[in-house]
Amino acid sequence: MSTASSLRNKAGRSSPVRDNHPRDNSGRATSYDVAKLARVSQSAVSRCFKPGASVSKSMRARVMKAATQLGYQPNAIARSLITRRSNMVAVVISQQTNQYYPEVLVELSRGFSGRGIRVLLFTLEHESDIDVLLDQILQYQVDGVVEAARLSSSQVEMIERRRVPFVFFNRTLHDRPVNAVCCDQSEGARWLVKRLVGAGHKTFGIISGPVDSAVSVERTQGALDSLTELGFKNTAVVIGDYSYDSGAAGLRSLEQKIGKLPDAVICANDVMAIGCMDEARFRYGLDVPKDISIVGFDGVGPARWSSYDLTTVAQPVQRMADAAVSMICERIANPELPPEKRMFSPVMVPGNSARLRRSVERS
Amino acid sequence: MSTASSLRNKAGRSSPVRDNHPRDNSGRATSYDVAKLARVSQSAVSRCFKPGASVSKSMRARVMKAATQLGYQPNAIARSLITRRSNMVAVVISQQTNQYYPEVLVELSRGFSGRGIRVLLFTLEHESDIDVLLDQILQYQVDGVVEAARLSSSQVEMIERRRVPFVFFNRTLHDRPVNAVCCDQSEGARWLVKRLVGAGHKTFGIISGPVDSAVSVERTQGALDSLTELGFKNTAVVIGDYSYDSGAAGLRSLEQKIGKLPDAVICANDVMAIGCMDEARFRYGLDVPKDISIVGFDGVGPARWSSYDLTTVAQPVQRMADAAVSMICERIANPELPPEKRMFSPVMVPGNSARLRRSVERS
DNA sequence: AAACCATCTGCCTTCGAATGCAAACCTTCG
DNA sequence: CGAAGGTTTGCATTCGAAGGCAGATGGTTT
Repeated sequence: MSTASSLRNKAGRSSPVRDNHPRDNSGRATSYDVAKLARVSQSAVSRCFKPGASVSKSMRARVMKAATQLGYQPNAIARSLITRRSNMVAVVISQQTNQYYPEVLVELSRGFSGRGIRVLLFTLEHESDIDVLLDQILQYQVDGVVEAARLSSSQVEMIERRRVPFVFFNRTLHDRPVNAVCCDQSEGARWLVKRLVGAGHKTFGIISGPVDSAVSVERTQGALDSLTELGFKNTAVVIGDYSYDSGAAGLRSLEQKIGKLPDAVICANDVMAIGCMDEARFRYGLDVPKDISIVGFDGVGPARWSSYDLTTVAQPVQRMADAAVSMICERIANPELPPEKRMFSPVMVPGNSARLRRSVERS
Repeated sequence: MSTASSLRNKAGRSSPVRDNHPRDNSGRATSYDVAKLARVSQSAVSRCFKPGASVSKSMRARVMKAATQLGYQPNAIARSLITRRSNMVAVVISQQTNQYYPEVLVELSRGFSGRGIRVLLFTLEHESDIDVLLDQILQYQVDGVVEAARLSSSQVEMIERRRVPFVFFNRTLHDRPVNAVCCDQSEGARWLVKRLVGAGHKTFGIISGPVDSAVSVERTQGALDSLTELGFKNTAVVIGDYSYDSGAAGLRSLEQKIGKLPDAVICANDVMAIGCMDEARFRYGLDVPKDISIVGFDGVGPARWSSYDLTTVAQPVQRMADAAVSMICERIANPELPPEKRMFSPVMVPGNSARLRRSVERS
């Protein structure tokens, strides 16, 4: 009797009707249901599902049997409320990022789930949506945020005020200390430019990505800076949108702008470089790389296809994702850790879409 | 005084210390904090954040001011607990799906977020992980599940017992009624085969996907059946893994198996078809489609690139994602809706990687 | 047999927001 | 002025699990 009446104090006081209806049956069972069936207290059930709790063998057996019988699974929502840990991290990713690096998301998800954490996905359509999104992210009480999209300084402040660990992926803020995992785009740009110049190219053209893409700006600016350093000023730049078509269109625009085709085209990503190559071959009837050199950035799958064999600089996406995961997890465990920026070097892929100087001494 | 003491009964009875410390400041504020600052009840705060609730203008103004001041955001976890709606749906997706259709995930996310629902991501590495995963999915109390991965009948039963609406994406179960959004792969296969045969091809080879891929089986079997119907028996089949390399390797295997290269190769996806094309061109020195016809399935971006211009059947991914979203949402609103299967026709893309019969009468 | 310790177990409160109910407050009108 | 009606508001309970505390149980020591 003491056991029975102790099940659910409310059941004791309020009308017994509540106690009768067996939770809609088949609907989800709660720890109280399991407790009742196993004739133990709700706390006992809770403890049985907590690894390392103090529970006798016989009790655990009884509870587990009842739990299986009812198909009981602990309610993570209720648990989150009391433990203040949702075991979810938000990943904010743009259509673009996912299109060109579908593995980013998968790697992040893999890394987090290995640590018992799930990814709550926030996809960005328009950059302006981020404000509403941010509120929502915080409402869901995520334990951390991976931000593969732009964020203003004030928005960062908002997250920081809430003490939610977060990491930028492939972007950063320079005016304040934040966690960030990046790939050194300008290092890649320098490598490309140096080898192109070394091979004797004289006129260059650049097809950038969207102006609001941080990565594109770094790549484009890095290339321009390197060119300037080496004496090539006023290099023509046209703006693309990372798509195949815009790579093709970019080549035509460059021809117009310069008055002829450049010797070498530096594209802010591989897909545009591929579009550019196809345009050079099929529309201009050129041989790549004999007649024109075309290089890209990213190291995506198609860059390795025989038809292209692109000269590019690849990002170590998997290692970057791993880094982001562990940075977040460390900061969930210890919120006091200071911000950290981790910069990875790109991997140079010589390929065969550009004439390069044979070898390059260490800069 | 009545207001003050009514804030949180616990504050009244237990030690006043709890009431004093202002919730760690800067940490997240609760509706009680807002209530206290605005000198109203917690219920009032709750109502101010519920659209359509009965609240006077003056109260709403005061509450909103206090909320802004404290940076209050309602706790979605707590809300979910009481409303029994988490506003999250699980999307189970395999590495593979996301690799070849990154837009599936984005489209699903877009569709759901338009209805105030967020995507909780579950990525599959090994198919066997699904058991553990399923438990976890249910623990998170998601309002629905989109399953872009295989699931056994018993696993389906488990979800159904919990009364969680779910939809299969591009797969289905034939032995029980379930919700599913599919693309008619065999219709696509039939179209391809018919036109290839019509154009006079005599020997065929098939490069299938992984044997455990439902989509691959449908495509491969569909092609085999159509071929048999038209009098071509014992078509050679080799097994690939959907990758570029396996498409290339597949062509070599077919040559070995048949003793010569087939007139036409049907690949279970576009990426293998592309690998196969590159192999035919660069290793065998063939002209595609003059010397050999190569076709694929999917209609992914690269299939449209000038270097390939693949003959393929495309899946209307966006429409399929929309369908999945609305099927889930309808069933969240009304769990009694009977299961439904929605089958989309693929879009035929003639391309230029195969010699096809000019036109085809309606079958 | 008493004293002591370790191990289990149950009681009760807690997390933060939603909501049925009733009390309080306004309007309006007879 | 008071009754009737509608509108605001607060009270108290609820969702489901976690965990501090204390009581119960069992075993060991003196």
